[in-house]
Parts: sequence; C-alpha cells; structure tokens
Amino acid sequence: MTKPDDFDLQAFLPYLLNQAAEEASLGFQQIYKDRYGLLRSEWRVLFHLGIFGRLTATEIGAKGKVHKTKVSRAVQRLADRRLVKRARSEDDRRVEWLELTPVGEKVYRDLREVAQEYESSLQVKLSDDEMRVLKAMLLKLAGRL
Amino acid sequence: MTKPDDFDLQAFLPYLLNQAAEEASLGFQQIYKDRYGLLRSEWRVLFHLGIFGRLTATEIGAKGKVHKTKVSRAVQRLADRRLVKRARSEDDRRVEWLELTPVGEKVYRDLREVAQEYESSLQVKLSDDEMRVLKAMLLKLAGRL
DNA sequence: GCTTGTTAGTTACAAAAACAACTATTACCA
DNA sequence: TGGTAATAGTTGTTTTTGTAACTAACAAGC
Repeated sequence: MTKPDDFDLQAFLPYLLNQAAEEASLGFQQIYKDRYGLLRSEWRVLFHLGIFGRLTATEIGAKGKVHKTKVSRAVQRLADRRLVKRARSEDDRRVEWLELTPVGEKVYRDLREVAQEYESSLQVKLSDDEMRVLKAMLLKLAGRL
Repeated sequence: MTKPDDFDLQAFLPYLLNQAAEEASLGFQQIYKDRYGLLRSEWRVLFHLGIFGRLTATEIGAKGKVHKTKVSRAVQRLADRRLVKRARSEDDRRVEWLELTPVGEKVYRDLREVAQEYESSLQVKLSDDEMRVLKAMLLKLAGRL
C-alpha cells in the first residue's frame, strides 16, 4: 500500500539549505566550543562587538536577527567570563552599552583568524567565482539586500 | 578603547548560510507546524517515508543525516498520531519497518503540495538559472555529491 | 554452544532554545 | 501633569535537542 514518490527532497531549498548550513557550521562550531566553551549565540555577540565596537543588546539583536532573550543570556555569560563589559547608559537608563574587554578582544581576534582560515578551507570545494555567486544569492534569500 | 573592525560577518559562509536557511525555512515551518503540529524532524521523517515508501529508522537517519534518537522520537510521535505504522521485521527482530498510514499519506501529499508551492514562491527572489547554480553549490557544500 | 563484538532502537539526563510574563524606565498625549 | 503605551532588558517555564548509557537481538570466532 506504499506508493514511492519522486518528490526530490534534496532539491527542496529549505531542506538543502539546512543541510549545507549544518555541514558548513560544524567545523567552526567545534573550534569556538572546544577552545573557549562558547555557544553559537555567544560567538555571534562576540563578533558583533568585535566588528562594530560598542553596541546595545537591542542593536545586536537587530543586526543578527537574534531574539533579545538569547542576546541577554549570551551577554550575561560573556560578562561573567570578563569577555564583555557592560555599562548603563547615562541618557537612558534602560539601555546598556556593551563592549569587549581586552581579553574579549583577544578571543575575538583569535576566532576571527580561525574564521578566515575556515572560510578558506570551505573554498576548496568551490571556485572563487562560484563562491561569489553563492554568497550573492544567499544574501538575497536571507533578505539582506 | 573599542576598535571597530572590517571583518565581514555577512560574508562569513557559516553565518550567511544559517541566516538564509532560517529565512527560507520559516514560511514552510509555519505551515507544517500550524496545520499538523509537526516538528522539523517529524516532517522530515514523514517526507522520507512518503518518498521512499517503507524504511527502517536507521535508513532514514542515514538518508537525512539525522541522529537516531531524533528519528526514534519523531517516529514515536508520528505513530502516536497514527501517521506512521511500525512493524517488527520477521527476519531481524531488532529492526522495525516504518511506513505511512493512509492518513499519513494524506498529510504527506498535502505538505508535498505546499512544499512545491513554497519552493516556487522562493524562486521569485532568484532566476531559474541562479536557482540551479545555487542548488548545485549547496549540494557540494552539503557533501552530497 | 559460549564469549565477545555489533547493530537497531530506546530511554534518561543535561544543555540549549522558544515563548511568555515580568520589571524598570522612558515617551506620548489629552 | 497623570495615565497609557512603548521600549530595554531580564527571568521563569516549557519544548527540543544533544549526549551517553542502556536493552534486545543478531553475528562471528573459537
């Protein structure tokens, strides 16, 4: 009574994207987890602060499409480990300015290095041109253009 | 003391892929969740059975790169809702053959329809050619070639 | 046949994510 | 003003996931 079917799951974009994303994330995840015990939400916050300097939690959430509770908890853990410094804003006391501590900077720079190497290692599977095109299309899909 | 930096997070492949994958999954997720209360692992199992007919849990895990505990739990919930029928194998009594019930078939066919429509809606953002190239590259990255 | 190793699948527990409700502060406006 | 709504961020609770240990059945070598 079973009717096999020719729907191509591998070609279904949400499925395929997830598989590719998982595969591509795995190696890098291993590094920030093993080396610094960071979670995904934590390295994201770390990178945002490393790149943009001083931000509020809300700004990080907006830039990275991360929910505020995730940012809040990530910041909490990063602050506990003295990777991030928090300071209440004078103007608006609901707001907290976040920035990396010197140690946080070091961790960021190390991971940025790793990220760049990792990126190169992924490029092995694709030509430069392919990579450029791929990213352009992913940006479109991500609604970031 | 904060040093802004020009590392391009949007262009970091694992990050970008995740964003695109999340964005691309969202709409479809909404449907199988709202309409049938399914989880991601559940629709995946459902689709595998819909496409391939009769499979064991291990086979589904291998085809979809899903861990056996996830498959196990997905199957359990699908069986509870009578979408999947389980039958101990005669040859090897560790093995359980899984297939869709008639109701499961209906749900599968409905969601397959939705998936196809959804896929088309994503194509609006990209040309046919772009889509073809994109998928080819994602397959490479996913290590499926 | 016994012992050892493997495989299919489940279960238990810990880690992480999702969602909703909450506090504190500021903005709006009649 | 004073009252209502909006915003920043946190906390609590429930779902899901991840990991490891487990049971049951089979396989292989001696």
